[in-house]
Order: sequence, then structure tokens, then C-alpha cells
Amino acid sequence: MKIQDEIKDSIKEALKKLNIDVDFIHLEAPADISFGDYSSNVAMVIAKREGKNVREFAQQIRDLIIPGKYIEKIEVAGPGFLNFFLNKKAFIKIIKSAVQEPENFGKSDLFTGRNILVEHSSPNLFKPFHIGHLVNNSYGEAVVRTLSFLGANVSAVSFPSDISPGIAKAVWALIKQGKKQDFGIKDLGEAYVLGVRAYEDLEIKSEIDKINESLYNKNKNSLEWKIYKKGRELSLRYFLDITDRLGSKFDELLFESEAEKLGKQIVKENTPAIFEKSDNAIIFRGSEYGLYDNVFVNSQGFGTYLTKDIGLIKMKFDKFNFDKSITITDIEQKQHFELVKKSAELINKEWAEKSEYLQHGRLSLSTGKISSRDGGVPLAEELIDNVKKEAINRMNENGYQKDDKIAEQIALAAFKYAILRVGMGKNIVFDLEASTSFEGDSGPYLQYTYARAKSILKKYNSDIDTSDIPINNVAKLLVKFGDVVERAGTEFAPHKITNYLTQLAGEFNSWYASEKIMDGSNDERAKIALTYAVSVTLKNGAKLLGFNMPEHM
RNA sequence: GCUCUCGUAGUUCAACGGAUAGAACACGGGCUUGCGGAGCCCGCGAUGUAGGUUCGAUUCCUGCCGAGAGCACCA
Repeated sequence: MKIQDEIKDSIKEALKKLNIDVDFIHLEAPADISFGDYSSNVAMVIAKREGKNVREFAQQIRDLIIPGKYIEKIEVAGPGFLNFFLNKKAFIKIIKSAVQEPENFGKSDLFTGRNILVEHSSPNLFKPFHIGHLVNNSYGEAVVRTLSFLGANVSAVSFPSDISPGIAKAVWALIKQGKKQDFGIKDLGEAYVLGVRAYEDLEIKSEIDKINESLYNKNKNSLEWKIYKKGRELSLRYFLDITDRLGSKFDELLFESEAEKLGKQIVKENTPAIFEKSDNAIIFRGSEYGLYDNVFVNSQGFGTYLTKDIGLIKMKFDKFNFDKSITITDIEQKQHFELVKKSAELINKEWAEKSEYLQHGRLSLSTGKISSRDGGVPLAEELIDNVKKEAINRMNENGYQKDDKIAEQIALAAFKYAILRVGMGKNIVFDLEASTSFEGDSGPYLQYTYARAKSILKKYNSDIDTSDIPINNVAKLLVKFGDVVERAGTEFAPHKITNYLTQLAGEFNSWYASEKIMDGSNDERAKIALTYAVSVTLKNGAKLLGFNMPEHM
């Protein structure tokens, strides 16, 4: 049984003696560790209800609690909190588990038996993979890893947009440029921009619309189809390469072209019951549900992205067996997905009940330093490479050996950390200077701390012994790791892990500066145990955030 | 116009309705023989505004001010 549950039960027992029955006890880990390891506000909540003096009542409960085997003391503090302090046995139990089973430290079975589908990093083929995708990927991957760590059976999917008027624009431009088969990934982005600009012209517009129609109809003998097919393959390969570089794997790719067909069929079947015809198009009256009206099938007869998202839900239900389907999207699509969910609910209640749409914020750059060639949104790859270059510079400055693999790990840590330090849904300001300064609140700070801890551990040759670990701020934080991961998982809040790791690294560095760890004393083995547990926690935490800890840097 | 976000130190972010609002960067001052100074210690400094609910509000509700986003055939 978990220590928290033992505490909750002991409070319940005490309340029972007072003839008070509660089914829910709120227990929290106070931010300030001087307030104990766990804290409960039950006394305040109940005293209010029953009109009792808060502190006296808290004292009364405290005296009736029979402390479990892991409780050192219980104090009544502040306005009436019951603060629980763990004893040494509890610390040893938890830290020992970190030493004995490092790869499992922080794991729990909270979501064991749950099947969860997570969709993230969905690219627009023919358009570049830009920094917005980097944000989506970082959150998505962190969510996937955290849920798996908590025992869920997670499937990761991505939903590439492989058919759209935007793609027709790029294909049109490639034809105009006389490119038949000799183009590369870079040409696609440029062609897309050209096509979008040209679409303003009415004559060209109708040319592009024709190409679009031809592509939707899979007119396989046409030039546009051949170019499209090659571009689609190039884009897809590029997508798989870059997400692989970022540390993501997908169980399956679900394509928009297929979702469009399915979705359109569903929409048509439900017209006029749910959808209605208007101006030659099929629309959904979202305004009747406090949302807004929008087009599902356009007047050309093609499903818009709303229809594609409806079709996608169907595909997910057909192909996977899940308790919950999570989609990671940009905050600007929040209202779009409310519309999707509302219409899905009317089609099939279960679709809406099991679908959850999570939004992340937008990333903007605080300096104009990295802008892509065409002056548009910076590409994901450019940003990673810029950060990597800084990492190499920093390694040179500090006289460390240049190492491409480590520089790559540092680069990933730097920008993933910058993204995942912010609460989900909040916009992110990416400061290249700050993210590559590698000081303080940063991914490389964690890596540096890890490398330092590892460096000590390498010099130590004896056994690790947890029987007499010091109960200091470092130990108190270590004990909380499991709770932090659970919260990050249940609230889809990877930034809780980010913030926690930085706090832990800070406490460790403080301790490191004030005390010699390998001092040859009797305490040495215990201090090494603590150092080892810190390294395990940093490593596991970073893994959940999607980056690795180099053994040295 | 309708709808939705968001306003916390100079800047970028934390804070599950709780205790003295916590970090980092920047700024000022320190840390020599000690395991990695990408570090550590000290200092300076903040809840947009007016009300309401509550034992208790950065957090919930309302008005105002300010910033951003979505709103019919792009995704």
C-alpha cells in the first residue's frame, strides 16, 4: 500500500472515532518542505461545516490518529493543517527502490489496464515541418511516455494531411517550374509558398482547383498525380526521419485522404438529420450549440478538415481498441475541435465521450535570429541545428572534446525543455539566447547536473548502501518523484516534471557545493546512495520529457 | 460584432482554493587549495483594476482596462 493511502486511512480512522464519516481525504505535498512531506486540510474543511474551532479540532484529530509505520510525527500548523513527516524508514524504503530498480523508479500502476490512443505531430505533407510541429511533438511524446510509464497501454498515431487544396497549390507550382521528377524536399516548401501566392489570380485559381479535383479523384495517369505521388513520398520520408530524430515512433499513420472519404460518407448519411445543405455545400449549425456554423463538405463536393476529423474518429474506432483517444493540437484549433466534438456527439455519443482534445500553446521567437529562407515560419530542423551549433561552441569553450552525439542530445534537451517548462496551452516564447545559454532553468542544466553526479559515481567502487541516508532536502524531493509523475500524467501536464527536475537538480547542486560527497567517512556510502538516486531520477524524468542524459558532456 | 484564451518581479515562467507568492535570466556583492565553475551563496524586485463568494483568492464569479486567437467552403 502506498504511504499516502496509509495516511489517508489513518485520518479516516481517527475521524470515525469522532463519528465523522468522510469518503474523500485531500492530501497534498506542501511546496515548502518545512511543512512536512504530506499535508491535509480535512480539519479546516470539516470544522467549517460543523462550526468548530479549527485549531482545536485539528489537534483533536491529530491526537486520535494512530501513525503508521512510516510516520515520524504529525503536527498541527498554520490555520489548521495536519502535517505529516515521514520517518527514516520511509525514506530508506523509497530511495532503496531507486537503487535496486533504477529503471522502474517513479513508475506506478495508476493506468494499468487502460488502453489509450494518442495522436500527435500530424504533419501537412508538402508543407515544411516547422517549429509549431516541434511543440506538438514535444508535448505529444511527453504525454505518450508519461502515460506508458504509469502503466497504460499507449498507441501513438499521427494524421498526415496528404490531400488538400494547399497540396494542389504546391503541385501546381511544381508543374509550372517544369519539375517532373527531379525535385527534393526543399523544393516542396518553396512550391507551396509560390502556389499560395499564385492562387490570388483568378485564372490560376481555376487551374489549381482543377488539379485539386484531379488529385481528390485519384486521376492516376495525370502529370499532377505523378508529381503528387513523389512529393507525398518525399514528405512522408522526411516526416518519419525528423520525428525519429526527435525520439518518436508511431504505431500507425492515419491519412487524411482516407478520413475524407469516410467522413464525407458519414456526413452525407446524417444530412439533413444533423447537417444541412446551404449554398451547395453541407454545413453544421454549430451556432445552435453556442459554437459557430461551418462548412463540412464544400461546394466542390470535398470534405473540409471538419469532415476529415469526423472520418478520423471513425478510423480510430475501427482500427484501435481504446478507453480514451487523445489528440494533441494547437490552441488556435480549440474551437474547431469543439465543433468536431459536438457534431461527433450527435452522430455517435461514444465518439465524443472517448475523444479528448488537448491544446498546446504557440511558439514564437523572442529574437528574429532564426528565420527560414523564405522569411516565413522557421523550420524545425533549422532551430534544432542552431541550438546544436551553440552546444558545440559551448563544448569548445569549456575545453571538452567535441562530440556530435552529445551535442545532439544537448540540443534536444535545450529546446524540449524550453517547450515543456510551460503549462500546456500557454504560449511559449522561445529565446534562442536563453535556451542556449545552458544556465539555470534549462535542459542542459539538468544534463550537467547528471554528468556531475555520474562523475562521482564513476570514482566510487564499493557497494551502495541505503541504510543510513541523510534526510535532507534532496532526499525529501526524491521521495516525491512518483507523485509528480502521477500528477503530470493525470493532468497531462509534463511541465510538472520539468519544474520538479530543476528543483531537484538545484537542491542537489546546493548540497554538492556545501558538502564533500566522497569524503572517506562513514557517511560516504549513504551519500553515494543519495547521489545515485538523484542520477536515476534525473534520467527517468528526462526520459519522460523526451530527451536523454549524456554520461559526460 | 459574437465566441474563446491570457494579464504574476525589468524579462521568461511556477504556485493541486491554503501557510512567508517560488525559480531562472538580467542587475549588485561574494565562493582559491573539495568529487566537473554549464556550478554554489547573499541581495534587489511582482499577483492589471474595481467589486463579490470564502475561515482563507494569483486561483472561483461579475464589471472595466490591456494583449492574443477563432468565427462558411485553407488545414
